[in-house]
Amino acid sequence: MRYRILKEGLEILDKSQFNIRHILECGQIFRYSLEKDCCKIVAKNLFSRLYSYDDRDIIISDNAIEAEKYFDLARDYTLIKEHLKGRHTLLDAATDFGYGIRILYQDPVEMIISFIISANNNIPRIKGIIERLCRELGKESGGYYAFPTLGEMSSADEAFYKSIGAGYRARYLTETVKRLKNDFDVNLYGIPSDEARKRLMTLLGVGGKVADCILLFGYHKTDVFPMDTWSKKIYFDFGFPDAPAKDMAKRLVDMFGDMSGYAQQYLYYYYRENQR
DNA sequence: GGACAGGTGCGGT
DNA sequence: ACCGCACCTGTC
Repeated sequence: MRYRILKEGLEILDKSQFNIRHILECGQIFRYSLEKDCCKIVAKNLFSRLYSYDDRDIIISDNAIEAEKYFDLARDYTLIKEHLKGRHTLLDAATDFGYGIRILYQDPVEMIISFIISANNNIPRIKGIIERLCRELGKESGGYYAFPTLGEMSSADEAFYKSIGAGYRARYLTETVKRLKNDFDVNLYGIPSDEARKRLMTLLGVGGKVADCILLFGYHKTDVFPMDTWSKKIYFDFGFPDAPAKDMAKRLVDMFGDMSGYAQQYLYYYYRENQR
């Protein structure tokens, strides 16, 4: 993909594989604001502002090199879309619709916490809970709050997580923060997805779907297909019979292999935006 | 007022 | 292993 590193950020010169609306609204991220002229994104301790023009996008960030990695700019998404083309009319429509999707390199701990909060929940509320979490525990970093560190999160008790609106997930959060701080190694980058999923699922509040989201968004493991309510509609529209979510995911991963995560993102975005 | 939200844990078979 | 159900909470 064509882009340039600038002093204060990045210049994206290929609108065909970078669309900030697609990237932000395909369900991978919660900490952003999307306005007409400017988008703001917070990732761990990286803050980016993004301006879209007819022929280019400009990313303003305090760390251009980190932003380059974060937005996965080195990857050619035209190859991914080509690879997924011609398999199913729904997927063809989905890749056309969400042509500018990119899967971000997000922080594993932030993903674990965020997706525990996401379970059986809706997006506006998830965003609110996470923002309050960051505001209360995260470091004020000049205009935004960083995602809290494990140390910061472990200083809070279950009552705190209830107070920010986490509901029954408060217990999951306190327990999981404890695990992450004490006996859980979050370095799963070199571990195969199956084994990594098993380990993640030993965390309280992490089931199959949440584990797959963590693997995809936190570790960029693309041989997973997170089965949420939309993905289940997708599965049925592919003509498959009802089955446990675990089996649905397996079937789709058998179908798409290493491209599963990408396929899921295009389809999820297409379905949700069109309320199919 | 019940169903629904980017499901999961838990107890009973 | 495989169901079935309860669950915080805001919104439609």
